[in-house]
Amino acid sequence: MLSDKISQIVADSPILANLNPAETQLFLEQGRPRRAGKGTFLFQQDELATTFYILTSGRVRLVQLAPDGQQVILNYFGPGDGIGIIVALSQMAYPATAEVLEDSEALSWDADSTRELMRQIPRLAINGMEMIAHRFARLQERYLEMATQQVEQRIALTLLRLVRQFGKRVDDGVLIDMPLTRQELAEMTGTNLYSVSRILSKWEQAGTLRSERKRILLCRAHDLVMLTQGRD
Amino acid sequence: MLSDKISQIVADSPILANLNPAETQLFLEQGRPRRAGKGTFLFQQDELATTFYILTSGRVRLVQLAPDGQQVILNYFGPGDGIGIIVALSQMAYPATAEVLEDSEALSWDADSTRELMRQIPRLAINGMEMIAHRFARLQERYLEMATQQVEQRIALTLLRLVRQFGKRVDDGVLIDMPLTRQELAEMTGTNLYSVSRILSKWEQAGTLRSERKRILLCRAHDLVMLTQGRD
DNA sequence: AACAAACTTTGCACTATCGCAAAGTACTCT
DNA sequence: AGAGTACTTTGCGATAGTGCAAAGTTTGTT
Repeated sequence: MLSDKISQIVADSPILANLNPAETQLFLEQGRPRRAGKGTFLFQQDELATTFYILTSGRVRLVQLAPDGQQVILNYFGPGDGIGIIVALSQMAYPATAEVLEDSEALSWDADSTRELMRQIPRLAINGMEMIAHRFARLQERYLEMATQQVEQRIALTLLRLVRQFGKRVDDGVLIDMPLTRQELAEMTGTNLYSVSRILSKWEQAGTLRSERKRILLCRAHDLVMLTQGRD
Repeated sequence: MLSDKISQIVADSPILANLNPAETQLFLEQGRPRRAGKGTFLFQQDELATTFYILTSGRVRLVQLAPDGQQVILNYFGPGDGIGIIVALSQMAYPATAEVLEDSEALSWDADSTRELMRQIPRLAINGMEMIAHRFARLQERYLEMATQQVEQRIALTLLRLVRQFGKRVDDGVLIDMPLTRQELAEMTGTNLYSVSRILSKWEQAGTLRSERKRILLCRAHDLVMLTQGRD
């Protein structure tokens, strides 16, 4: 039996939107709880995708490794987010690795039983498609960014996205409420830690943000918005 | 009534994999034929996505426009390919424009009736998810490329992909069987026509390929593979 | 045949970005 | 407290990629 709290987190996920209580119950029953310690992996790139997860506590990120050893951070996930949903139903390999950043808990579903659930609850398949479509559109947006924008703009756009996802209002601005190194920011924007450091320093000079070790506070997020929109 | 030829093209699409004949028939009946002349658009970026298409003849490409006017070419489609499938079922805007490159024909389905079809034929929803998952993984792969590879590698990888999709064996190599300008190749790789021209010239010098106006013939595709894998 | 339009090439100067090196700073562990 | 590790900053030289300009080439049109 799942705790009410966990059930609630999962039930709020868009995967269960518009399901009636019986259907929701049926789906939840199939989910198996799993704990994962910091530094472990929910799954690794190129493994056959058989399972997907909904995170109920903790933090996980999705990382893709290039053949030459460089890596790219695709996403950070928090409670309620689905991980691996897109590929777990498609008899393919995971295209990225899910790295556990702090001790976490998740519910997991395997592909076969989910496929069966979708046959019984068509709405579930439709919800799945909608979720995927949204993620697809967002990825395409970022692809466009990567292809057309310069490093400075890409960093600004990435910070603005992080603020939307992890932003926490504080006295003098919005804090990105998660540890985040220059190196990580570089891996999210397709650049290197030196360039990130230089650009953050510049913004700190200008009063746009304040940053300490692993911590970024946006004082004037609007500056970044201007930057991304061309002329100021 | 659809011609046998058109029915066949659509029936071979992965969206109809593993459907029984009655289900296939039901799906095909809902498709409406549409002709689209060269230079027109099946749909435009930011329009509400209500329709998806399966191309039955001709050629279409998907283009994304950045706010600053730059554009990125995401994909080229030929007969049998699905266009807009990903978003048409999700009450969202098309994230890109589908531009008709030569007089084309397609079948179209609207979102509402497709949703209903998926309720009746759960396999259809599952197939849809699988298709989307594959496209998602491929897009993610290209995102990684864009984030980590240099221009030369990106052009090589793009040519290799085009060969897989449109390659035609000829006497002295593999021809990319479609008109393709330096500008277009630049828009597919996130660079500009000058850099593309210089790199193609270099490869022509080296005997890797031969190119004329809008036409590229790979003589030694393996050279490009080596290039993408680091050391030669 | 002549002209226009579309596409391609290349020299050149310039800019953005990279990446090493080295020093500084902040945390962690015993 | 002290040592070690992880993270950050910045100068500097190197390099990749850009984009104008101008000329060349191919194609299509009248």
